[in-house]
Amino acid sequence: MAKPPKTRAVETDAIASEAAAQPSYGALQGLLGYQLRRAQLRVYDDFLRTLAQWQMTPPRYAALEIVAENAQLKLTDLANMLGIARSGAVLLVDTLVEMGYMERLPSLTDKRAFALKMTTAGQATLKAIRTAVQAHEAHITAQLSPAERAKLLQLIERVG
Amino acid sequence: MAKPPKTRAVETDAIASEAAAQPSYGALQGLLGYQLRRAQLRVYDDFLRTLAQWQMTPPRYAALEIVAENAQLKLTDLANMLGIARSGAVLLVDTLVEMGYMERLPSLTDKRAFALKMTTAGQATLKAIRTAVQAHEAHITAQLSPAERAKLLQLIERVG
DNA sequence: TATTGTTATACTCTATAACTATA
DNA sequence: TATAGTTATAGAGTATAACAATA
Repeated sequence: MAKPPKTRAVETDAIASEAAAQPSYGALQGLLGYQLRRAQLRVYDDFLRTLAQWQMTPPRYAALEIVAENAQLKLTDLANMLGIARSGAVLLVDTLVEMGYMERLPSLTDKRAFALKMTTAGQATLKAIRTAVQAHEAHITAQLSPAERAKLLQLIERVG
Repeated sequence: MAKPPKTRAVETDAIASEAAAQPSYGALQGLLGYQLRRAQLRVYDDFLRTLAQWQMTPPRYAALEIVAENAQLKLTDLANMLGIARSGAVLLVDTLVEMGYMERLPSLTDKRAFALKMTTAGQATLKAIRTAVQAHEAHITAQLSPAERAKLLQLIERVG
């Protein structure tokens, strides 16, 4: 599908997995912020593993869904929806264009702007990616009942 | 307390906050991974804001709690408990030593290793920081009842 | 031989700021 | 004057890999 941007290889010296004798995390255990962060790292890892064959990362995937969902989206709109700076959105879109997922079409109403659009191939691949994302979601919620998953989703949206 | 390492200033061009006409996040809305990520960003922001006067970040705070909790902790143990590489732990400890929170004492049992220890001033400051962290927790859970907060914590730990 | 802390180096992500071409 | 996209640059975070001292 195109030039594969990097995701990172895991090698030798890296992260070990054993800890101290009887290590204690003290006050951290009961902190929502801390547990949220640890969970996010676990989830991120599983996402990368599950979607490795598409070189997909969470921000890339979010950008694809947003562009697929919103016709005539400007790059600045995408940046705002993702909560990142425009300069970052440029790089993200560059990558996704290189990968063949989307393209920059001239905006119908503003000669300064582009209208972001999924390519035909990108739309097709997104379908496969969505299946993988569902598998990913299944992995990370494997220890939760459907009701618990729904409850969790509802509670998380009220955090922050 | 010491040389203040950077956290970052927010200036002009940065992130805008408006979005497209009637923007849709499509499939993202229902994804636990996505909502977890968004929540984590909100929480991270509030943490930085609430603990700005101590130049504290979540990883720095986690390191402080872990060192305060575990006597004779080696740098390698800290790295493992934080889930980062040893080289990263060196930089983190460098920062916290510069800030006057902790010190590297010779290990009693291994001439290669250090025993990380909170300084007296560090211990005292950590108490104030803990109070601020509790305020931070209160902010981010303001829309949850105590029971809901407990439920959320319990569910999050089962994710991933 | 393996491990501890360190350093050198590199890569990702994201930011600020300045520029250009439009509006 | 303000906005859209871009580019240059920089900083934080974290990784791999190699090294000296010690186990």
